[in-house]
Amino acid sequence: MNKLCPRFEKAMGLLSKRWVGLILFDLLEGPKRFSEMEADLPISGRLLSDRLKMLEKEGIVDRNIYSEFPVRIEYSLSDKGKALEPVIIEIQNWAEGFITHEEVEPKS
Amino acid sequence: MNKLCPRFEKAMGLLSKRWVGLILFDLLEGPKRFSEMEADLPISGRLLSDRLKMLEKEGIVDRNIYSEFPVRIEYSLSDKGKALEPVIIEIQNWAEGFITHEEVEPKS
DNA sequence: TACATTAAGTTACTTTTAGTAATTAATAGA
DNA sequence: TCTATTAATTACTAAAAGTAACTTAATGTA
Repeated sequence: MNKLCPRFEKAMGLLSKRWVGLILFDLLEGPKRFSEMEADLPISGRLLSDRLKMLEKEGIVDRNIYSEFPVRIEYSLSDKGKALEPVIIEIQNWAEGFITHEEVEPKS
Repeated sequence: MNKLCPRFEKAMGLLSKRWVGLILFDLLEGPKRFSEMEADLPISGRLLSDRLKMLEKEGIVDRNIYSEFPVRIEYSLSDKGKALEPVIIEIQNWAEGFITHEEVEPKS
């Protein structure tokens, strides 16, 4: 086999971490606050905090503090993060074309 | 926020399962046997077995048995699986453009 | 000064998933 | 029947995720 490309492997390691895809999708709409994201996504504060910290360390997410009352902290995508939009779009395309209704609502 | 699309969420749930991306990448080269994939990828037999079973159930991977000696079992991508190629390609593009050498080889 | 309010986390704990190594199943040929 | 060759599975340990309660920091109000 062609040896696995280390950059690809690294990218996959990031993107296949649980919730990362949904966090990116949410932030592609624009900057968001912690509590907004917590409300948007089915993820707990604990893991959201972990993931944002990781994504910040990876240079994908920026963290901005506004010293208002109460303090406002906004998360947004860096250029590196915005560059992931085509990935998200292709996942959406695939989901629309190949994920059936039954797969999404197993009841009916 | 716009409510999270259930198909997208489902797709993300699949693709963000650990190793799934690398398995898809490997199978995009063509049909492979279990032991080949085990050698190609840094994944144990136990999890490879789990993932292939899951991907088969999801209709992404086909399993073909050839009754030779010794028995040969080949895994390949279904149409639904092949349709994920653009996703993998976009991840590769991003990785090439945004994952730096230092991120991949933290030593030097 | 003290106390309440608000957003943003963190801690302590339980459950689920991943990782590792040894074992088993199936099949065919000697 | 014994051995060789894949393709798994089992039993076990380690890591990650999930949940709920708690803490921090800043500032406004009595």
